[in-house]
Amino acid sequence: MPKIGMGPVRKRAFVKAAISSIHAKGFMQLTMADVAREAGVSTGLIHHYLGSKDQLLNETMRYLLNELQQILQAKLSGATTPQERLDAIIESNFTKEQMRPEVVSAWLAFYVQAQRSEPLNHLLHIYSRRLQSNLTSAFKAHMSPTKARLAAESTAALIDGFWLKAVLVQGVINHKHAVKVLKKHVAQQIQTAEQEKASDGI
Amino acid sequence: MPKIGMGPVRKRAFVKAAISSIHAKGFMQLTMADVAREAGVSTGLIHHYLGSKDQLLNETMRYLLNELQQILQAKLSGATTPQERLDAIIESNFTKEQMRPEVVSAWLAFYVQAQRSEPLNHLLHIYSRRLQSNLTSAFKAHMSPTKARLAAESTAALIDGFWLKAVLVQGVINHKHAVKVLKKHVAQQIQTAEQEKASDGI
Amino acid sequence: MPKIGMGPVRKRAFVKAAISSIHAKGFMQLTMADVAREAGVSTGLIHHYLGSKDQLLNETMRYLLNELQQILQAKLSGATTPQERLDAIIESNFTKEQMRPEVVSAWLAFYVQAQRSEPLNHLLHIYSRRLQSNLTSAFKAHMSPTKARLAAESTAALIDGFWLKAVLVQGVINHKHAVKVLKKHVAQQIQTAEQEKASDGI
Amino acid sequence: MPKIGMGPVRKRAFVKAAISSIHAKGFMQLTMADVAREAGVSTGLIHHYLGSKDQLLNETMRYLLNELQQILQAKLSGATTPQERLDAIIESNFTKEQMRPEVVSAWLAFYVQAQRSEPLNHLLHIYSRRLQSNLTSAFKAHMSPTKARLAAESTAALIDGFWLKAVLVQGVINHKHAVKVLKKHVAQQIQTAEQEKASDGI
DNA sequence: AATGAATGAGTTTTCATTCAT
DNA sequence: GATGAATGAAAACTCATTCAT
Repeated sequence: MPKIGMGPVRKRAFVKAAISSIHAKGFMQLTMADVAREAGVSTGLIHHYLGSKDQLLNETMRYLLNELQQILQAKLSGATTPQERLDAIIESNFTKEQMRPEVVSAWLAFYVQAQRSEPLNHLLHIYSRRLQSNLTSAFKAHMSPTKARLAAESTAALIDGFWLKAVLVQGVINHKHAVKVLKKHVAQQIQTAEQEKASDGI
Repeated sequence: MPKIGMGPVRKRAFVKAAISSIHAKGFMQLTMADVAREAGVSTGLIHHYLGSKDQLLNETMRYLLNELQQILQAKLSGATTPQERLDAIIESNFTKEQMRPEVVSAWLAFYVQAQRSEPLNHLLHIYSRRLQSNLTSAFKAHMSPTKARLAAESTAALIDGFWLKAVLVQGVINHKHAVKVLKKHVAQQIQTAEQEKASDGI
Repeated sequence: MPKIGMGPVRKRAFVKAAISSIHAKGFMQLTMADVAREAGVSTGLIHHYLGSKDQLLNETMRYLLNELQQILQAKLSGATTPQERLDAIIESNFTKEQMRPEVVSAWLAFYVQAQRSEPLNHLLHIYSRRLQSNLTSAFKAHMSPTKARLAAESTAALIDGFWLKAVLVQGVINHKHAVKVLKKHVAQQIQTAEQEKASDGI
Repeated sequence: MPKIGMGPVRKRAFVKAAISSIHAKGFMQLTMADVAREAGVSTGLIHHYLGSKDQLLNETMRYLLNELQQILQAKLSGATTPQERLDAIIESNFTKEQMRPEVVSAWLAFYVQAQRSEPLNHLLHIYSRRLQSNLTSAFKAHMSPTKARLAAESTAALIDGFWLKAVLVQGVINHKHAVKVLKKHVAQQIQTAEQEKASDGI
């Protein structure tokens, strides 16, 4: 009997090899041979399991989104107050894993690729909307729905902005600093909202 | 070998064709033949003027950065107060020209490519540092240098974040809204700083 | 290495799967994986029994020729007069089995392949000579050896020609019609020969 | 200025190289590299002009059918009586060019391939119907439409049958002999029909 | 200057065959 | 005997780049 259920194990390995290779060689320069070498298998095997380069890339993005989602869920499950939920969301976007240069490179590559692939684009939209809705619902504990939406929007943009800077400076960025600034931004949003509420109340 | 004579006009045309083609076909899928077709010339001619695909891509990024720089200079030249300077910086990042889907696609492509190309990376760094320094110096009129640096940092990140969202939703974004939120963020930074100053002063 | 034991049953199944697959996917596009899938076994097993793709194809042709031969023998065994022998030969080439689209496709494929394979080519020659000799000996009852050879030749060509038309129109052909026309041709050959014999005799 | 209108010239050359290569290596074993080598160009060039292997094969068949058609037209243009027309049709199928082993191999290959390609299949049908209709109309000068149709059918089948034998024995066949037998068949059809007409008339 | 024909290296993909289990 | 995972050689196809005209 041959080894059973190799499919998922292999796929996972190839996706990880793809992420490493994207970072090592660049997305545009990436070849199936690179991924195969990184995974320590023949080129044929990747096609055997994934079918094509496009498929491999799709799986890789799916993996990245999924991983981020799981980190978020793990952090959220331990949060009870809205404030803790906001912190959890911020932190999950700047974990050590998410800030690994390889992962950052891969994410950026997929932003590019998603523009040309309906399924990838769809996934990114879902993720984006989910982030926005998570943030908004947490902010609502401290301000009106309208303001909460705006606060969520700027917070999401800040997350993306810091992350994009991480791409630019390639790994030199300080996760701790990014998280600190973001938490301060959140606090400021809440504080400002409550000041306005107070002055309205007068 | 190329690059002399009445080249500039041609070069400019090829760069614009490259930007269009990047948007139309995607950066990874871009071929010299695409650019040539878009520009209405033969493939040989682009090589004649630009030398290689890499050179074309370099010129294209240089063009994008230059254009952004010129918009900024134009806006800054009319600004006198620090507040006006901050507004000018924000507005220059969200002009109609900068938000064109083609331009947005091209910028993103270059973020990716810059990771593998020392010259491109260098250009991006210069731009990034210049933005940071422009913002910081304007904020310094309202707060301590340390706080100004932080305010500049978050403002720059917000700019990038909103811009990245524009990539995701491809042109559907509302420049006016982005500008409004950003200006509000700036105002908030200043206001918070002055409140703290006031309370410190007591 | 393969080929011993209870293999024959398996071999037969693989050959039939090959015939089906040739028709379904085309000879050029045929892969071992196709045949394995059609036979409901693993790719390895076919190699185990047949050794190689070439071997499988050889066996398949051998099977086709053998089947045709058996049909002919069965029909001939019931024939006593030369006329009946001629009818038997004709009919055996247009049985329902022989006219099945799968079988027709496979035969044509082997005509092509035989050109490049000495053993296959040899088999086809043997079949061809046997057909010619069967026809000639039957015709000899009605005409001179020389004329019998010519009559046999044109009859054999007609058989092949009708069969080739069956390839072209893929199964839409009317076996009954082909048989009728062929029998009429045979009758015409005999009649013409006897007329000439009669007028010679005068 | 570059050489103009190379397209058609090249295409033609590649088609001829394909025919040679099919004969030399076999249809199934044929690679683009073979054709390129035979044509004395790089593999890329064939793709440049033909797009794909399938396209090359399509063009090749189109070429074969076209060539046969032109031979037929040339022969028919010199024929005035029905008898001459019948001779012309027969001869055009057994010219030296048509009986070249390369051409015969290619024709057979296309019979196979046509089964899987709608456009090729369509072309073969057209050719087949045209042959049938040419024969029928010539026979009509000597017999009833119904009988003419049957005579045409058997004549067409004989043509194909002799041609198929040429495949089998690879070039050893005697065109002259085939033509003689076919002409005799035609004469016999006419003669038989007129005998029957005569005996009906009594 | 300008063309586009031609090249050839490089990439994806396919598939017969082998082999550990 | 049987599987299907794995290989690797070979094939199709792509494309930046060169070059004769």
